[in-house]
Amino acid sequence: MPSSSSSSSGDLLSAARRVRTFGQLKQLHAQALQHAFHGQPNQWLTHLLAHCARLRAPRSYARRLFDAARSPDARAFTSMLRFYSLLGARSEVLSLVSRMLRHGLPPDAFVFPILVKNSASGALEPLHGRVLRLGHCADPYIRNAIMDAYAKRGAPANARKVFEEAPQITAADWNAMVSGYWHCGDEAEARRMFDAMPAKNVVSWTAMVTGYCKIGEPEKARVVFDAMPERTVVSWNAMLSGYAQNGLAEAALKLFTEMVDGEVHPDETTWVTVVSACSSRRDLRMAESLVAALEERGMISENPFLKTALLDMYAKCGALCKAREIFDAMGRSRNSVSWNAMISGYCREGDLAIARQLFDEMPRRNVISWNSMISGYVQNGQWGSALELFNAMEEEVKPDDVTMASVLSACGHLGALGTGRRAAEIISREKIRLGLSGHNALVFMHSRCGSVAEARRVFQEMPTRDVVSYNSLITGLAAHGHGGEAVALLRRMKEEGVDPDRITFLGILTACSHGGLAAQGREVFSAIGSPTVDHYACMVDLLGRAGELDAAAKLVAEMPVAPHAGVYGALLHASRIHRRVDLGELAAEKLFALEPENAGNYVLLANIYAAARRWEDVEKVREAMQRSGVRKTTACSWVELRGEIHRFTAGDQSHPQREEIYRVLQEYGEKMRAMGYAIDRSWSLKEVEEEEEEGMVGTHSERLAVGFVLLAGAPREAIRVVKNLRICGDCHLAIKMISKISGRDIVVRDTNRFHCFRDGGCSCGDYW
DNA sequence: TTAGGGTTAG
Repeated sequence: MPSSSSSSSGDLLSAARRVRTFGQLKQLHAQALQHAFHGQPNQWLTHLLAHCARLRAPRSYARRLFDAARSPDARAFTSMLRFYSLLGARSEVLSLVSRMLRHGLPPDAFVFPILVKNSASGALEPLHGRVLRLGHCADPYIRNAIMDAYAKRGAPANARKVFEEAPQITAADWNAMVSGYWHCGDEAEARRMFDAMPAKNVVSWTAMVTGYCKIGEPEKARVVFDAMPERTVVSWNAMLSGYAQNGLAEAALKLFTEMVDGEVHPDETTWVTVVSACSSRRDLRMAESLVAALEERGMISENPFLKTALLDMYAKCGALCKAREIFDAMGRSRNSVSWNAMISGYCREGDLAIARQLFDEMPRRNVISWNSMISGYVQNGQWGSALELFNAMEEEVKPDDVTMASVLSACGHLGALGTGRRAAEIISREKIRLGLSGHNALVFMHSRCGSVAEARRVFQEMPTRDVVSYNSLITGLAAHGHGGEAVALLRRMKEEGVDPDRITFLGILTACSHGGLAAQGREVFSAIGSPTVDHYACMVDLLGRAGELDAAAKLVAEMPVAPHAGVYGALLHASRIHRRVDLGELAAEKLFALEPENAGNYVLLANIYAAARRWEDVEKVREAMQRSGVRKTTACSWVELRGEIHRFTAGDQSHPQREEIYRVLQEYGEKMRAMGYAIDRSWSLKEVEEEEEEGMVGTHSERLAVGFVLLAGAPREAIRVVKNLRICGDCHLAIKMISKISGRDIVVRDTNRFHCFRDGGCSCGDYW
């Protein structure tokens, strides 16, 4: 730390070398200013500037120093160039080099490497030619920069040529080639180069460790690591981060212990890796002890990497306040990674409003910022918001595979097939390579939207499949009546060595239940090791639908786990279908206690009594419902039309197109009545309004949605030719016709079911 | 001042 009593220029200059933070640099600057720079302003400014890159000073500060120098010399230019190069500010680098030339300062051995690194891809070869003409290829710094640039731009052959034409080959040249080949993903050539090296040094070995980790082969990296004749802290760090990046956090932590036991001193990079490996454990106590260890060693520094890793660790352990403290204290050393870590922390905790506020305030957003926010919405069930944000994203950043996985998931949850298909188009147009989770999301989207054939096709074409892939397809098959195929898929996944999990069995049981496969369902159920309460609920549903109500009731009575509302709900539904008042009463009684706020249970029981013509009991249930103050929850429907999602709410009297919608509905309803169908009251605005005056929910969300679709372009003529009006109910039929005639896919989703209409066909499914 | 290591999204 510079002391204020220092007065001589030499003292202050040597103090600059010890400066560790930007704050200290500014302090030194102020002191020097007090002494009028000891009469040597240029020397001072250049000296201060030289430290800006290392201390990550703000761009404006560095620029001010540079501009204040009366006639910047080569050293000032080089410092400024190095600063811009570190920021990745390529155009500033290039314009500064032009300015140097105008000042009569041609690029030298310091400037050429920076220029090479920042040159545009087309400019590299001419630049290389110039370097050759000037004889600079004898300079190892320049030569290495050129080799590195060629390799990084995917031209390892050019790098090889430079290597072979070098007047004398140093270890650095060999190493540049080894890492160059790794950079191009050429394992074989990197290995050949490494084996051919006359004198390998620790850098060569470390490059091999890193290379194997980068291609996802940490085991091979470990073999190299174990064979190393000597290791530096960088070698350890390479192996540690290799484990961490391949998801082997435990192996990383174990290696860290070995490292400390072997008395290798961890540096800041080590700590960054270890802290991030700890984050994945979500273990706050361990996080705290790690911070204590850091404090004990005096390692809590201003290093933004370490700060961000700590921030992320706290955020992942659920200690958002601590994370925010670090974030706020970081001030201007915050970078996009810290912002992103903070945003995803809030998303993880469901604080979407704060996350969004940060997202909107963030100075420079990258694709990860967008992905964090979009997936935050998806994970919290705000699928519409996720799609809205995705639409806004396209103007700023290109989406990648992670983006598309979230978007497809949102489309699946919403039943938005059209949007999902457009997402699939974007993937192929932009040549986005989907990973496993992206493919899974695509299968999920098609499954949930009822396009089973496409779900099947994507599933077949996937390079690898995991339990999630199978579950997505099985669930889709289950919901759309392909029970037998779902059961066959269970066999296939076992053959492929993928273990089914509880979701798989839920899907299979649902498939059997919906597909009337009671015997197979029983067989599968008995094969589940320890069925959860959800599996029991499915099984009760299966038996109930199959009419085996006594077996269902027996299963409930003998369950080893406490039944939840889903179990009794299944029993109640079955009792309604098969008119079993006794079991219905039993199930309803339990349900009234388990979920007193659920109006549906009262309604079902009332219907069971009504079917048995026990009107007094019906009345009693209605009274009980009123006494307990239960109200039916507000139903919602979504319609996707021409790529837009339109949402409708039951009881919504303020829809802007309400009158027009009901005009169309009434027209349609009258035609249906004329054809002999019993259309209920809610097709005419007058009658809906009467119901609403009596305090009833007259406006049905699904009916509004249908009217909206009709209004949007139903060909009236089609309505008359429809014969079979009762397949799926009045509303379904209306939309089926529109879908058939217009060739459009239309998805209607209400709070309990989704309905997917394609080419005059319709698939319906419960969602869970 | 060149060759090897670091934080964020699913």
